[in-house]
Formats: sequence, structure tokens, C-alpha cells
Amino acid sequence: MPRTQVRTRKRPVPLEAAMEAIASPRRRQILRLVWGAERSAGEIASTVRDVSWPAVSQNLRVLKDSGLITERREGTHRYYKADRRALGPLEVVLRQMWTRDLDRLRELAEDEAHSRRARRD
Amino acid sequence: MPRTQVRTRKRPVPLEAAMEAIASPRRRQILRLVWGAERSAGEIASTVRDVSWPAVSQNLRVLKDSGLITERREGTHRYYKADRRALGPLEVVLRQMWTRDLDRLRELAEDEAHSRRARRD
DNA sequence: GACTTAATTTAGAAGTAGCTTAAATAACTG
DNA sequence: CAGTTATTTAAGCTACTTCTAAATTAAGTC
Repeated sequence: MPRTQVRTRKRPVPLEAAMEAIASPRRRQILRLVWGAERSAGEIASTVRDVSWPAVSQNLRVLKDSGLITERREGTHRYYKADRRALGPLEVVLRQMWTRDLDRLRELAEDEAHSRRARRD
Repeated sequence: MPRTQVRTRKRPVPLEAAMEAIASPRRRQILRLVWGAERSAGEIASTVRDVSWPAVSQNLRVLKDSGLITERREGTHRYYKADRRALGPLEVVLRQMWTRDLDRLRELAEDEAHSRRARRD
């Protein structure tokens, strides 16, 4: 009995595919939504809002194919959540991007406060 | 004297731009070439070989714009080299991709050896 | 089965990335 | 300056990505 697939030792998600998947801002946005908790396709789509449902669905598929999220079906719903293990060293990258976003927001808020105070003085 | 640019504290290269830059296999290939040592555009282009010089030049520009490589001009030559600091957490990702490539090559070589031996037996 | 809700798939439009060839720039050399 | 070498810019092509609207599937409800 010929082994067609030698050495099928559950390789980690190809980093390549993962990179391509999260190179898209939209997919990063979606990934963030399913980062902490499982969410249904509908929840995700209505959260994103500046894009149609099918667009979200398509992006979910790319994420799923790249192994970055998992899908669980329950009745007519499908629930997605991030599979952090699959991200490998990319998890750090994402985290850094996101906390950096937060920093920028906080900065903006501070600047706002400053200039408001300045105007008042 | 109005400070137009508040808070210009030499921010690290936007991770976003870096991500996009290295999402391209061709650019990863080029980046690898200028990883350890500075190389001229010509050296790089003639190493890559399955693509035209202008194509290489264009990719070098993207890498440069994203801050991942630096350019040094000397006479009619331009020398490029990777700026590893700029990669931030993406350095780990690249290293992992590359060592994984090597692993795959080694595996192939081993398999070759095995089947060669098998045929002989 | 007919209807509703949840989500996906399909088909097609618009924009973009990466390439090629040809032309242009830039620095040197006689 | 005319000529050579190193490299980039410009123009145009093709293929891919991402989106939308419409059609489809799938599961549950009356």
C-alpha cells in the first residue's frame, strides 16, 4: 500500500498564507472582532457596516482557508473565532499594530484636550 | 513660531507598510538578498534572473519607501541593504519563513536519498 | 410544502499590483 | 561633448483582489 503523502506531520499553518491573509486591513479588522470571542457571521457583518455582507463572508472564507479562524455551525448560524496558535509569530505583529492604533487614538485625544485648553487660555 | 508637527518622535516604521511590503514573495526574495550584506541594484537584478531589471527596481523602491531597506549612492551605483530595526516584530516572521524553507529543502534532499536507496535495493 | 432567517455563492465591475518593453536620467570616461 | 554603464521612470498590459447586487443554499417554523 503506497503512501502517497509521506511525512504528513501536521505542519503549522503556512506562514505565507497567514501573511497574505492579514495583509488586508479589512481582514485584520475582522480578525480583531473574532479575537476574544466567537461571533456569528451576522454579528460580524453588522459590526463592520461599511461593506456588504457578502464581502464579509468572502473575507471570512479567506481567513478560514488560511487557517486563521475556525468555523462552528449551529443551526442556521455560523460562528467564527480566531485561532491564535495558527498565527505563530504573526500574533505579536498584530498585537503591536493594534496597541499602536490605541496609542494613536489616545494621543489624538490628548492633543485635542491640549488645544482645547490652549484656546480657552 | 508655530510647531506644525507636534510629537515628531521618530516613530518606528509603520508596521502596516512593512507588512504590505513583505507580503510579496518577490520582495521577500529581494530582502533576503540584501539581508546580510549591502548589494548593488545590478547584483540583485542579475541574481533574481526570472524577472526584468525594472521589475526589481520597482520592488526595491517599494521596500525603500516602506523603510525596510536603505539606499546608498556611490557614483553610478546604488547599494541597498536591509534595515532590520525597521522590521520590528516582522523580523521573527521572516526568519521563520526562511528557516522553514531550508527545512523543506533538507527534507526533499533526504527523501531523494531515501528513494534512491530504495530503488537500488 | 410555503415562508422566514442566516449566510454563502455567483457573476461581473472597478481598482490595483506586478510585470514588460522602451525611453529617460545620471555619473563616469575618453 | 559623444559614448558607455548603471539604474530608474514611463506606458501599457494582464491577472488578481475586493467589492456589489442578485441568486442560491440551508435550517428552522407554521
